[in-house]
Amino acid sequence: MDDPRTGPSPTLRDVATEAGVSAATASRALNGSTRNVSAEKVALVLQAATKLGYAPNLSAQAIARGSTETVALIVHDIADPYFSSIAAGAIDGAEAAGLTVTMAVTGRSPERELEIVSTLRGHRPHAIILAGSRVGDDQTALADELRTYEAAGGRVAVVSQPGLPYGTVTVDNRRGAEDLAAALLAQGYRRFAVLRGPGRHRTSHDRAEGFRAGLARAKIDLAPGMVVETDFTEDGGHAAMTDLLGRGLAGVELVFAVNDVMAVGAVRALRDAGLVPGTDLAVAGFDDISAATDVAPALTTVGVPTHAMGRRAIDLALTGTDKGEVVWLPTNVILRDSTPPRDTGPARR
Amino acid sequence: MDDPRTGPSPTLRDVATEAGVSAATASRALNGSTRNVSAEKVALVLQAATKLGYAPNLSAQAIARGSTETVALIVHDIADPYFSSIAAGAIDGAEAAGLTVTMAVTGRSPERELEIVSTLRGHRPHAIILAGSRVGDDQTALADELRTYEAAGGRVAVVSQPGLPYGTVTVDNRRGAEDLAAALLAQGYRRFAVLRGPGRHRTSHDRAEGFRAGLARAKIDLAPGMVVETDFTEDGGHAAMTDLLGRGLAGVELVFAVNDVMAVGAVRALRDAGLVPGTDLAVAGFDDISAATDVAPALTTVGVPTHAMGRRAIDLALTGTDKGEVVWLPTNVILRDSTPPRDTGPARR
DNA sequence: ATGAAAGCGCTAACAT
DNA sequence: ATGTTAGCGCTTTCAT
Repeated sequence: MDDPRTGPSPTLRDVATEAGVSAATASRALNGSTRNVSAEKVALVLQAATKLGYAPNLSAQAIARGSTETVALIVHDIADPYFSSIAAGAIDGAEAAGLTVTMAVTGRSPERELEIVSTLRGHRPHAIILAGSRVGDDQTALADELRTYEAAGGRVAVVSQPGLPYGTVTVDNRRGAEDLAAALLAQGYRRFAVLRGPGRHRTSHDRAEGFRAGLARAKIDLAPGMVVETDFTEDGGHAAMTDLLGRGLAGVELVFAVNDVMAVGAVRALRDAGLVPGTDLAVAGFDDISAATDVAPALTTVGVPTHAMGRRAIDLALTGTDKGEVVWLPTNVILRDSTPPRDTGPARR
Repeated sequence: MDDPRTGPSPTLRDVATEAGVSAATASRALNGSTRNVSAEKVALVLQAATKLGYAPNLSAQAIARGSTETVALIVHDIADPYFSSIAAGAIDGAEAAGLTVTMAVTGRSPERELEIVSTLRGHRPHAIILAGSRVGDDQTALADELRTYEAAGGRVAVVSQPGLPYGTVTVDNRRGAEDLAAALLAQGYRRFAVLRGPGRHRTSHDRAEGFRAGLARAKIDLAPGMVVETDFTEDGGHAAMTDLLGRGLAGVELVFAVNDVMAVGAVRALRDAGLVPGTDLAVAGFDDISAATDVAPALTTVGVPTHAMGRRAIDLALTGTDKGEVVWLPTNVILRDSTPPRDTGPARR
């Protein structure tokens, strides 16, 4: 009937009383400064703490110390594998630094994002990590909010969203697409089409242009009608591919979709049209989501180190010195069965 | 040179001073009790707050009020689509209730889980949500930790982990597999094999046994060698399927893998063996992960409402009265091309 | 080495 | 309607 593990959370004072010492000593025993407290009392305090099931009130610590042990992570959609992988990396990094992660999702709404930054700021986190690529609209309100956070000593890092004046971890989409183009040329492909996303989307733009640039090096260019703008989704890829097929391929051998989900949609469209993906028409994507290896044929794509991006963002925020530092993480071309080597006989010069 | 948005975070006192009122009035103006403060001063305070970029120190609020506005979410692996979807649901639910989510991942380590619960307890969250199915080992330490948390007024809810004495949201794996079996029987299938996970894993067990029970209703049983135990992963599915093929199918028409990733592995194994999945051998899975529709042929499976599970867990924790209440969310059988209807001629009785 | 006391930013009686 | 005052749980001088 005197179970210590009952009632409201035990406080430091409870522990101190239980151990027969002052709160100050208890605090010292539990924290770093074990130095100035006798081994005997340390043992007593520790024992009392476990007996009572004591867990320090982090809010109280935060306010007394003037700093917290948390980092805030903001993503657009945690169910999206791209973001969940970034989140996993960020959480790893945070835990390695002994920090707890608080998280919020924007649902891709800029207003919501702003609101969230404001709320999160109230937690006084060590750092705020913003993950997600903006659609390119006005961000002054967000920038303001972040500025006052930073002015108060907060650290900010951004993942894949160059444009904000903070440490940024990103991937060279342009270069990745260029590399992909080169690899595909080496496989023997010469005639291409591109499925890209809505005009304003920066990532889409960079990838499409990078691909074009890669081809240009081999003096190959994209026929005007062969760049189709569509939704950044699987259905978008399906629709665009269907459209392309309807208009006639005109000799196109390979379709590059600016992301894997669109590519998967394109593959489905091919199959729906009675064609064999890979054989009748090659397909390549970008991102290397896990579905890329699940589809048949497995999808040639460009790997993006999402986990590493999350982790680096934490590092950048925590240790970063250079405000506007941009870390470019390398992508890697992954050739799979959706773009088999093409026999270009000696006839082709 | 006197930019207010500079230096350390402005405090309530700063706002009060700026507005020419007392801290108490500022507090009242900013919070609910707008009633007892003149509209005039409210305006003044609000104005001062925005001018200074004030964001209340949530830690201080928490300690003064004796309660926080956060809920803690613990998942095994946020990069796993199953958990990220649950997390998305939980975050939705939390935000609807005006709560911030703190998150930590266990990496499937029971020790880590324990450690995390202990740390998180320090945040004094409204509720702790535990997501993930235990492998069935000793959980007394965890139970202890949770008990003291609950004794202090914390709420606990568990997702898909029946066995802990807290509100639990789960899915009837047994029933889902039974339904699947019935649906497949209706499609005309009669001879089955099962790919299941390691023995102790409860989910795996329930699904395998449910499937067996479903077949038993039609007086069909699983040949002894036709239940293969393997890893709960894609490679596990691949290996088990390959093994099965090596030993001879003995007329088996359909393979049920207890989760989709294993099923995807099985599909790959079939293709590697030169067989056509769906046509030469039907395959069904469980979970309805997004990859299920990406593979070819699209995978017949049992849908699990992960998002809803996360959301319900929050509701349960926040409003739940009944300690040990268990919410069973319905699964749904989804027939796709990997299990085409089978023509069982009239010859078959 | 240890305790007493002040203070972190805020809220909530308690006055007025 | 508003200001004063006393905490909330903890850390950290400052004494001893």
